Amino acid sequence: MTNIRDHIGADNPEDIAGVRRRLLRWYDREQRDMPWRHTSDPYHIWVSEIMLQQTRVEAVIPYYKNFLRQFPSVAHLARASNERVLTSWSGLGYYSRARNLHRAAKRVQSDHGGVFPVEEQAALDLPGVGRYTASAILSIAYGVPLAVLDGNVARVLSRLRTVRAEVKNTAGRKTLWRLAQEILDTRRPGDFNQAMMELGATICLPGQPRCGSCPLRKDCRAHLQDVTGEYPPARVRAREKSLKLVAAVVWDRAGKYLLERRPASSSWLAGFWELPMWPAAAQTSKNGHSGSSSKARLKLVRPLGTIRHSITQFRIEVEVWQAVVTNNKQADFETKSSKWVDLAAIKKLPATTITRKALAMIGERKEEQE
DNA sequence: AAGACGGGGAC
DNA sequence: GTCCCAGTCTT
Repeated sequence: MTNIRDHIGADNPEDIAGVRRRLLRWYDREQRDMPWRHTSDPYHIWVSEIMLQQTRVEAVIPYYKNFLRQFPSVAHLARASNERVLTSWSGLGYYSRARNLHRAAKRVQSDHGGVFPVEEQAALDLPGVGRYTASAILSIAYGVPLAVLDGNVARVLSRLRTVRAEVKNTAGRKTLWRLAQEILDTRRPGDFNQAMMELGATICLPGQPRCGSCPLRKDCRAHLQDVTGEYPPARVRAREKSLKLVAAVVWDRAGKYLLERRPASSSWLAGFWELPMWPAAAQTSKNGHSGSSSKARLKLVRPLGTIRHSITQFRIEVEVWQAVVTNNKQADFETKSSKWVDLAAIKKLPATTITRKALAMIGERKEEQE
């Protein structure tokens, strides 16, 4: 069925009503199935929105399901241990999200009766909830007419109206937020917001937008002018630094591995467990790996392989070595910041991805030898 | 106004 | 290899 009004304003980028109608109609037809689209529970929406920050939908889904199994309500999360919360987040990245979510859950439990607040300012006061997340949760869970602006929406708007502004830039961000709020369909704010993001994630792609399938192709200035490649404007990216580390794998007769705990004060992966590791060369000993005090007490025996891992601005190459305790006293490593752990127990600890990768590699090599 | 913060999937 | 993702917080 074709609505005649859909064609009034075709080639007229100012037809906001038409944009809303076409976008929502497309979304109703084409939206992807996601677990959080089957719920109206504000807590579930909240968890999903925190996990989705800077993280792709496909990566989030298994974590989301597992997290809600372990912490089915705000009350459960509020009384859970910090370690359990971090463990369930382990591998998803941006761990301050988990810490903030946990803190916020305690506050929602104590100050808001266990229900995510409907007031925008109250939501913004919660740790880990910024303007995007507050607007997303309130619009989706409660129908509050607040627009969202994320990377997807910024790209869609930039092209739709050929906005020569970067979302990283303060002025550009302000322009885009205003535009997002102006275009929002206040009758279905949650669906409209998700539709904008869905369009950015599946059609209005960064590299090769699929304009032929876009419900807004007749509304989009960039497409009509054939300049989608120029929007949004590219930004310069900082060069990645390379970092070489040595990791020591020490196991005892019981099959337990020596792990160390990163200091709580560390800006990086604070409190996470990892293999003893240190910079491969003394002159590179900056960059958050403070240098392991166990280095002097371990002796590297034989190389086991190399792990490559990229995080944010670092490209890390880790030489993994089998090592032994030089003084033969395992007990010296039973401290608050180091301990012997078997593989099953490591699964239940917040461990760094580098450590998981290294142990996985060791496991493969051991199997080969058997 | 910048930087920091994880990790992975797509190209 | 590079890009960048349903961003927030700190400096």
